[in-house]
Amino acid sequence: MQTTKPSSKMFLDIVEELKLMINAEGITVGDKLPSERVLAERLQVGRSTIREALRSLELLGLIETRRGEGTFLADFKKHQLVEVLSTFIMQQPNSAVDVKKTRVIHEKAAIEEICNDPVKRELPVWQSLIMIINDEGTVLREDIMREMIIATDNRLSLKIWFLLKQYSRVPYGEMTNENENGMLIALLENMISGHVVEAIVSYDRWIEVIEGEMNDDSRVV
Amino acid sequence: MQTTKPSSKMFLDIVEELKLMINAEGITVGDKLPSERVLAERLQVGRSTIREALRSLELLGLIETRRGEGTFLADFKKHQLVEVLSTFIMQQPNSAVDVKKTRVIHEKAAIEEICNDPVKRELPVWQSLIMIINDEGTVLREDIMREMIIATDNRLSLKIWFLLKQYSRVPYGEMTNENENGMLIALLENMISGHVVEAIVSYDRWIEVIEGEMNDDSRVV
DNA sequence: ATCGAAAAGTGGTCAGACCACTACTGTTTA
DNA sequence: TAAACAGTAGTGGTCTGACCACTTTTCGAT
Repeated sequence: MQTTKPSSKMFLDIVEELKLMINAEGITVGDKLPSERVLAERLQVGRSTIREALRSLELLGLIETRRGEGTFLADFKKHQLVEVLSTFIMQQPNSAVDVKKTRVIHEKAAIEEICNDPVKRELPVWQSLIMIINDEGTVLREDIMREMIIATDNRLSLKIWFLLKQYSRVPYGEMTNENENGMLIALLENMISGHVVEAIVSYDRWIEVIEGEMNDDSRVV
Repeated sequence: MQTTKPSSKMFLDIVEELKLMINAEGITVGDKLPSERVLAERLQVGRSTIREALRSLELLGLIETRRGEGTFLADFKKHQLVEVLSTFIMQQPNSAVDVKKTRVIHEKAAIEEICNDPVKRELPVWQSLIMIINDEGTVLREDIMREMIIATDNRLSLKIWFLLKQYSRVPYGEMTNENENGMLIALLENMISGHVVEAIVSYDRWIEVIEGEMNDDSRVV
């Protein structure tokens, strides 16, 4: 049974065994894994060792445990890759600048992808956003960017962006004001028209404005 | 002591407590953490619960344990995290696509940033790469992209890219062959000259080629 | 002062015992 | 017959105490 030589870290071997078992038995997303006691019996180790391996995988979001029910292979949507990254990446010096740059990378990439894809350009959500801005005079800032990232249909990028947004000092949680609405309309319309360069320019202007505003605020504080 | 309400997942609370403790006591990379028995005493939980939390952090590469010595805050150069996650994540149909798209986003962003920054364009590393390709006829694929990301001076993007690279099926771990060297030279020279569009085109061609080659390989297998 | 053996400290693992919760099963009841 | 109920088996969650293997420290003999 023991195909892999036991290392000094038994629980790591268990993780490997579990991966093999999942593949061998065709366990897929949502399926139930054998119970801890069964696994301990089958792999000939103590239950606590099994638990250490399972808890590791749970922290990564690879499995999901429900008391009284069992342990289940988790859906990718629940994978904690990004969250995990954040815990040990974010609190480094210089990270504020990096976080902003990286957030912008993802936002611009979304804008460009939409501009270059007729189908995504014609999504009704853009017209809706324009109407909301015109009718109500304001909209939640982050709603706009989020819709753009969502439109790219890239869950991973969305997750990364969401996390970066939280760590950013950018005031996305606020409503837009008169000054920026024009730029946003320009951004949206350029995007709808597929004018990449102009859309990016509008975006840059908008970011510049709301970050300038943020700096004014922080000066007061 | 218990500032956070106990959830149904005690070991997750312990992970949080540990993070707080690490920050509060100024424990930095390489420092020793309190022993498992001390932690159990201090947090008023069983040692097995402490261990489940520690094992989770160990699987992430956040801590390092040495039998007989203790538990230490690790430098996260250990990305065993990736090996674990990748096998689980890659089973999901769409995630592979997302990973690739996101990796490309970061790579193109790096190319564009270098193109638009005279200082970064004139870094000696690009000439070195061109010389290596010309003289030795080959170079490690990932070296090129890594140097580009490094040049952007964005550690966060570099870390994300590094992880994505390992998740990707792109054969970056191999040496370049005759076919692609021309495209790489074109990419580098366009970049040095600041020709954004042309550089991106060269990049797209290169990626297309090495991914095509990869598909051929898998067909053989 | 040096060397070496004993002791203390630490992570690694196991077994067994409860607890809290869920799901199943069989009986009772309307 | 069908619904409601209670009991039971199964599951994850946690704790305790006991070893083991290993490293560091301590301290006595030389």
